Amino acid sequence: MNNKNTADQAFVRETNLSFVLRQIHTQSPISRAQLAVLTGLNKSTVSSLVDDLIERNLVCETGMNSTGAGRPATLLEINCNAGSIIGVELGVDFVSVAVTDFLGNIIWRRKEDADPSEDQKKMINQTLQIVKEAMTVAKKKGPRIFGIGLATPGTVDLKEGVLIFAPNLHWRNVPFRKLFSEQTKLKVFIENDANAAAISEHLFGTARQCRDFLFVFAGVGIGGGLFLNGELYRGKNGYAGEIGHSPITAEPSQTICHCGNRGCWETYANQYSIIQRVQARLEVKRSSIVPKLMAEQKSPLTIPLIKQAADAGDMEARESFIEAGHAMGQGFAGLINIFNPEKIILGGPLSIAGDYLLPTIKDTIARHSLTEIDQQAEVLISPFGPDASLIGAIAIVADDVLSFPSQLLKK
Amino acid sequence: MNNKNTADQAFVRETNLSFVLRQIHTQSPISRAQLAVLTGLNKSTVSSLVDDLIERNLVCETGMNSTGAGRPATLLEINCNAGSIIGVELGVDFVSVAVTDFLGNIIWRRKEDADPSEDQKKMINQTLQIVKEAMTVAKKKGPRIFGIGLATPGTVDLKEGVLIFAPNLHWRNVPFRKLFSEQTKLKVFIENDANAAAISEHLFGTARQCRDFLFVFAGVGIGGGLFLNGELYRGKNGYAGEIGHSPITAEPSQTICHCGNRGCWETYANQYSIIQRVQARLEVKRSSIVPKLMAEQKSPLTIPLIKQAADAGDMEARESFIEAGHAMGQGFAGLINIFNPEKIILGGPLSIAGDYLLPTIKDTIARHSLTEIDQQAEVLISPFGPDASLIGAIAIVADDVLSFPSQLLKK
DNA sequence: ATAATTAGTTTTCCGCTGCAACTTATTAAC
DNA sequence: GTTAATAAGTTGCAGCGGAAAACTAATTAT
Repeated sequence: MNNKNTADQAFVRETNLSFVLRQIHTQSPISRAQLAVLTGLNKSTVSSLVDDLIERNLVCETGMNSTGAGRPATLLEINCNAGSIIGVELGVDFVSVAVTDFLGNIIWRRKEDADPSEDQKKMINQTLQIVKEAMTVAKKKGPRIFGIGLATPGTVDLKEGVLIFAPNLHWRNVPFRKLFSEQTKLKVFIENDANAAAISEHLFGTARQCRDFLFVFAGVGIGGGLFLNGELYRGKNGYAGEIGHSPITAEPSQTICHCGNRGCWETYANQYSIIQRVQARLEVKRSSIVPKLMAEQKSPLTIPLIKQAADAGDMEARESFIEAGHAMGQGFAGLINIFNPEKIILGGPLSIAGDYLLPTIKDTIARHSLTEIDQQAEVLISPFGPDASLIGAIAIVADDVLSFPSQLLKK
Repeated sequence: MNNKNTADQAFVRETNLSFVLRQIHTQSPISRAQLAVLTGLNKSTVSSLVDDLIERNLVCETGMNSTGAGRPATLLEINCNAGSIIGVELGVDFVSVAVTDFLGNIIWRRKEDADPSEDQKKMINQTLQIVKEAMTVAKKKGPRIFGIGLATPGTVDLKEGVLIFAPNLHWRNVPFRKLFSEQTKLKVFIENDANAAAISEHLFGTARQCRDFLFVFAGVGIGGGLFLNGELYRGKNGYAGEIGHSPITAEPSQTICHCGNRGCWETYANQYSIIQRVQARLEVKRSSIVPKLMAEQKSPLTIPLIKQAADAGDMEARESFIEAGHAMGQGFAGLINIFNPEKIILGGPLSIAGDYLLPTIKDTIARHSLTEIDQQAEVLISPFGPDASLIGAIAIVADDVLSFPSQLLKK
């Protein structure tokens, strides 16, 4: 029953290797001497660790840096060609797969429509097919593939690599690790979509040095990835982060949430609520270019389309976003009171409308935060937008390499 | 800039010493052999660690345990006389000081009325006076005093031992560590009252083996101590846990909270709101024994008095608690959605009415939790009741000893 | 009385980091 | 153009801590 709460020499080595590697990841380019100062480790220890990382092909020397007197420093960087990563995002109506290098730069990607409610086996086979294609691309790039990351809605068993329950997909107990590793012989990781997105921000995005931040995934629902005390918080059963079902008092609560309650923040600020807002406004038929755009593109009313209208100056579209932003701001204010986070990052399908949502969100937060204390949190739009979870799937694999570098063989 | 993210041999030793000590703390009595199995450490390593802990007087052998064949085991326990601890709780109108042994058993205590708004210096001197008295009591018990713990409302700088800001006391930047350690030459720790209470539950109370739980401190306001991933979460500036200002939709929001918003959970479920509920009921003058009790005891309307009435079967008192419990349950349901905790523990002045609040709280949670997922959390009343923060002050000192046992000298 | 079983200790070994002395590579000064 | 100063990085050694295996110790079963 040893849950690795104890330590030994191997643990010391792994801890220091990982820490040095992470420092190079965030601070590169950097010299051994700088690393010694930064980590507090002895120069000789840093040299030994760096040699190790170079032998494992994770780090490379990329030049010299002469600053004034003394021997010039050898600069170190992450070797972005250390290996490639395959990421898979499972959505309610699509599968997305990407191949990236070690730094998360996308080399290849594909997105296909899919219907999980139709036939689970079929969708899994469809996914496996794309993954195999991704593997051939990755192998062309280099011999080493670090693994496959899978981001999915719902709860997961990280250790066993099993999807426990995804209400949106109507799936239960899908042993993804078993299924995928049998077919690919690769290491397979699985994580909840919002959690994965949070890790992507920590590793590749806007929360690189950040110990305490929240990732808010806004789409069909509103879910959260909670990154606290420098690590992901999952709760007792992995259900933590259902932030969308906190009530807000913005508008009289007419809508009943699918959770059965009234007033849930999610019902005022999710994808569908914005579409409804626009529809309601169109019915009173004010001047709006939305119907024109719909006709031109033969498209139903979608968030991207509303965003397009807003970009063209359409006031109905803009005000719909502003209304949703108001609800979102109230939700964020509640989170700030509870978590006092350094940052809140908005991602997912809705984040493409960030420019219209953000000012209202910030404004509402300012009005609803506790006045006595100064606890402002930075509110940001995820640089990965709707791909936050896909990049997150990549990130969980990269994070494994950064956490356990000695699992890789020396050459 | 080494924030101790690296490891060395000394760290290994401290980690293992601490882990073994904590195991003995929670699992005692226990043998070296059992510890080896439990921790995954080698038998010889466990022996060496235990010898170390015995030399530091933290652990003692307390007997044998023969189970079937084989050499009987030597049982180990925490030495409760390892040293004593002084705890101080600062309240809005009182100071409470206690002396305990290493296991948190109270040896001596004193509570005095105090008025922080009147004169800060005076109240600090008053506190110091009681602390000095506590020290003489502690010294009589044994030579070693582990330190002084201070629990206070507001935010604190743990590292510097400074009270940053306590709105309720109207205090700012009080350097308690400096003030107290100069006078006592003891190690001084400071912590927010709700956080301290959470630690007390983890160490001495109902959350001993629990990685994820919330402590809800209900009194004048409603504050939370968030224990997540096995450690306290404080947020970016130490303001995390302001859970009382999440809105609920229970009743039409008439009251404006001191935070400036409407609908805050705290306004429906704090001490004052219950007193108001009873008052409102008395005005419609139903049959209630509350006025009689007030006259008999020459007491204003207080929570203990209302509790007394409820115990005597008074329906107005009971229903007031039930109404508040309903609001509290909605607040708890929101927390469960966000945190998926293993437990929620209710403490503070209001917890004396736990018997009346608990059934309604549980009922409301059941009705408001997400139905799709099974995420029930255990709801408990703190065994320390209104003393939760005082015991918390003790706990932060004990926790320091458990975390860094090698700071203590060998005899 | 002997074997079996379990608890705990002793001895040896390996690997880790820290430390100090060293080499290497540059700039600044005369 | 040589020497001193400075900073980067390496080498060798010491000390420490945990793992493993062989040991001793103390009991029960036969």
